[in-house]
Amino acid sequence: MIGYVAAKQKNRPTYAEIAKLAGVSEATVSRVLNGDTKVDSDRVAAVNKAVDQLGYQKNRAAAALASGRTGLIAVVIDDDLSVFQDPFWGAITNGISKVLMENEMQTLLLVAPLDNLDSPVAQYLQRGEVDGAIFLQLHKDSLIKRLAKQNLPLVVNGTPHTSNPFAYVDSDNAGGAYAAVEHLAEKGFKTVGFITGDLTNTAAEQRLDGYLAACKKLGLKESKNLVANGDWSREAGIAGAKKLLAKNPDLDAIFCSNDVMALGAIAALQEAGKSVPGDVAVIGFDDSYLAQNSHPGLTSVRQDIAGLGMEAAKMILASLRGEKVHSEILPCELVIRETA
Amino acid sequence: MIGYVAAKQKNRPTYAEIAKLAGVSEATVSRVLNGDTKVDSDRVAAVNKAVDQLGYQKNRAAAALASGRTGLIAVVIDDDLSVFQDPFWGAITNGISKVLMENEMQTLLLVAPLDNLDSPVAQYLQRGEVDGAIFLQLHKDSLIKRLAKQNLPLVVNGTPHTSNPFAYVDSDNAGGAYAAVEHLAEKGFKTVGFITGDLTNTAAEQRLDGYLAACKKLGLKESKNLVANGDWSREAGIAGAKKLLAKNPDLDAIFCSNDVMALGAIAALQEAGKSVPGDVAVIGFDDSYLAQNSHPGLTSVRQDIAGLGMEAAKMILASLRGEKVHSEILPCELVIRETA
DNA sequence: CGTTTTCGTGAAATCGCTTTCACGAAAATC
DNA sequence: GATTTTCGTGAAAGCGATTTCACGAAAACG
Repeated sequence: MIGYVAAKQKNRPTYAEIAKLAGVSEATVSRVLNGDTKVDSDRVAAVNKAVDQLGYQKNRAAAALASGRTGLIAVVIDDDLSVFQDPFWGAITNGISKVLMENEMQTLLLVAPLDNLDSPVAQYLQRGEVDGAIFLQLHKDSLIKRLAKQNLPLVVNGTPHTSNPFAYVDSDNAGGAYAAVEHLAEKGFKTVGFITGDLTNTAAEQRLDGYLAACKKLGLKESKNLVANGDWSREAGIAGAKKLLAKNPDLDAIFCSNDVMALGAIAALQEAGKSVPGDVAVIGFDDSYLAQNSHPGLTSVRQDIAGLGMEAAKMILASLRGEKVHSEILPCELVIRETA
Repeated sequence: MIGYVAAKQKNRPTYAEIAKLAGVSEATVSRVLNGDTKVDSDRVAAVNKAVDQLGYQKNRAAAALASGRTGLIAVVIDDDLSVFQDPFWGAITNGISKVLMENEMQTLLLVAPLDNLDSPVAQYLQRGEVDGAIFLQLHKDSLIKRLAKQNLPLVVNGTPHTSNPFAYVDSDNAGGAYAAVEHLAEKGFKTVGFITGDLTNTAAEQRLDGYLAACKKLGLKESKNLVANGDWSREAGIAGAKKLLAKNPDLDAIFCSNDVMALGAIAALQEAGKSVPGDVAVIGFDDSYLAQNSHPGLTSVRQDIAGLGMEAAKMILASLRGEKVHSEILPCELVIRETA
């Protein structure tokens, strides 16, 4: 897409006009507009006045060319399949965008397959066309590692498997799971089953850890039979609930790694003649639209998704300022509805 | 956020090097790289070879400054409240991004309140920092009208209330509604109730129109008592179903303007001792996660959301090329599950 | 065959901002 | 009071493309 003609802009003011009107040099205009402290306060005032008067707005392309800073932060989303169907991506991107915009930075959306280290997106990032990048997925992290080595400020969403040279943001999955089980314990449930997510995923791992820790700490029944392996799907929820029921006659609650599985589990329980929460309580994870609109209302663990985005953006900004950034773990909150 | 230092880039090749290596002028390099046809084929080959050899990648900031084209298309989302919680935004943005990227354009995300005509976002758009904009909401269209007057290429998502100077993309809401009612008619249902969305919204209007047209054309019962006014919420679905039941003893199906209300209606029907679809069939609209994960599976009208995004992007590109673009209406598809 | 068009090409001017550098004045040092 | 530092400032040189303009060669014309 090249060769089109840009809509002509009315002749917008430039530094030249501001400089003339304020009676200073263009260099000083630049200093004032970029917050350089070493400018006489009278001159600062004069420049600001001229800027207001002329309704000046900086030309970002020119600034980018001269400074090498684009003012752009890429939000990179690996476009394998259902990406972006999930409201998670929208919510986190929203959080990112909000913080960046407040800081005069812009959000560039990069949705593309990242499998290839030499894909257009990969090249683009390496080329310095953005000042930093936030990765919303990190299946393949070879690209990320490479970019990190090139000193491109980077933040990743989700805990990586191994220690890594980049900072990340994540929800306190273990803590959220713990809180869910704790709620069940407080309500008097003794035999709490758990349906895992896809355990190759660190979030699924952490939720399992939280569940196990809670059972131990709170004196609930502990048993391998109380854990069913799932993969986030409704079918896994159904199968998991059936298995848990079969192996644990005294089962009185099921905690699922996400809402979809929880709804599947509820369906299976009802199919088996169990009432929810009368016979078996159920808790999900994510507090998605599904949980909010299910009937009976699904108790679920809510992540602060927009918060993750905002933190990620703040970390990028700090990184740009040259500060050392450390990873952030955000707390989850249990949203209590009818199923537990 | 100003004053940070950009990660220094290894000295990337420029036109100067390409020109030297290819034995042509920089002007010719530019011509070749921008697809100017009037260049000797030998020279074109020489330039391309040099480009490959040097691994040249264009500096977008420099190009933007010189040409006045930024290569950026803004996706503008009015950030009032729950925006972006809805997977709709993610899906449509994904579609936009895909098409733009294929055309070497980039997607700039602008999430901000648009109430104020002089808000930063509004100014930004007027300033020519993007080559075009796609609006995903158009409550207040005074801004859009103003931008259109300034010849900023523009596409809007959703049918506007009045005729407008800009092109839009939308789903065939009326057609989708018609198809749903037609399906009910084919299955032998005679008395089909309808729960509207918020009728200040054109999509809600069009769905109602489709329902009414289908009832008339297909010989189904027509009555004011068969239409309940809703507002997209679960509560509206519940209230609507109760009202329809009360006023129509022979009611055998309910078509709802969205899935959330459909699920509410189902809950109300079951509460009233009616089985779904045994006693009353139900169809929703959107084919959302809710429909896909509900139990029993909710029959629903699916919009091609990513398609809307792709069309919008194509229209912007056409507009950039100077072509006259016309609005696009995309067909909907009925996804049949268990409730009808 | 002389004259006018058309074509492809390169030199050079921009685009608007940032940043280095040098310089004089003021402040700090001894 | 002489000398060294520090400060604020403006001139000017980029940043890396695009685009106008003029020019010679080739093609078309009469």
